[in-house]
Amino acid sequence: MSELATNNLGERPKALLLMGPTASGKTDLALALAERMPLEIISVDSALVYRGMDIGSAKPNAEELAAVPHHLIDIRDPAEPYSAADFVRDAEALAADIVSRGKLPLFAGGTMLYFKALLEGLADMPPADPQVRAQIEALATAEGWPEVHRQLALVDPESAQRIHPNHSQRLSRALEVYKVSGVTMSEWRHKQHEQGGGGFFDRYQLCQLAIGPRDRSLLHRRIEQRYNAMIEAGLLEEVRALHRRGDLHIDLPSIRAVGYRQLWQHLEGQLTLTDAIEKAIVATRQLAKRQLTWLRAWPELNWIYIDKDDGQLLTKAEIIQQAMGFISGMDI
RNA sequence: GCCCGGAUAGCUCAGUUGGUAGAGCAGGGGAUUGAAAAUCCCCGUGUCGGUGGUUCGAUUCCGCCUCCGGGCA
Repeated sequence: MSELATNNLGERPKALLLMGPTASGKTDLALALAERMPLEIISVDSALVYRGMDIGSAKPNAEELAAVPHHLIDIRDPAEPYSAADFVRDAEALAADIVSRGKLPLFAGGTMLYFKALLEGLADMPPADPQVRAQIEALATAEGWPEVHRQLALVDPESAQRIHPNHSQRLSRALEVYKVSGVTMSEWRHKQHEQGGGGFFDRYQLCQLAIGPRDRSLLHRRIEQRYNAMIEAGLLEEVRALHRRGDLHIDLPSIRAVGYRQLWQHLEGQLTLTDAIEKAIVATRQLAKRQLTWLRAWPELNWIYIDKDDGQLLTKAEIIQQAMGFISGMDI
């Protein structure tokens, strides 16, 4: 292996990205790569940030976390929000630090909006404003989301055209940005693009890896097995501990996470345990589907398929070999 | 054994006063700029259990059969 040429002036620092749907084997591959290269792992996962949410988020275990430096895991209490903008800020700082220490950052995870924000940058818009958000929510409750859409169209027709009249979250955010800053979301975005994006893509030499099966049903089987294993490993107790705190609720991003939300509803008496487990598995399949939608349109991806045409699974060694093949192309 | 009720999409069911059928869920496709494991949009042909009969025409009405519930013996 040649030395890391990261600090040379005139040459971009290198970074690895490893993405894939849930239950595709990202964690195992990331750890295996870390045995072969001097790298540190930056988690790209909106659920792994929360402390006390270990089993259901498929967080790497203590030994795995100890074996390789990991970042952006257990950095928030479940009551605290974390956002794509928080992630980009944290990830930028971490990557710069890792590079300055002569190591290679490996971004690994399944939160595709975070990857996109990292690569392309975010506009310099104001952060969420709970009061304005509550105002808009009240308007929507009284008049319906299409009315919010109509109001947005008056001030920011461009955003209104991009956003469906029923799409509460994006509508709310677009109107919020205008109310808070007096500048429309589309203006913020135009400004960002005039200034050249600002993302990782233009400043780092990247190798983007994706891992997953050709055959979706394989992923479905793994998701079901894994969730049942989580239940056996005590996931219900983990959720019960969160529920007992008394300050957490179903509207928090943490508690809404797949596999947690359904058990939460069971603890609130809204679902039987059997139904909650079934719904959690379904929600996880749907998450995987959405992740694959991102990946299908993703530019510059090196795909590692974990199953062959005949359905045979690749061995761990074969997966690592393929990944190393792609990585060697960037001359590390 | 007898009586009653079912049998329609992968699942739960609606419906057709006789002109071959549609919801929810599942599943599939798409979107995605401070909630993203979130949120939103689009996609519904299936021997209408089998078989005979009535009818121009039966998934629908009638007979028989099979299976599944429930009840009575």
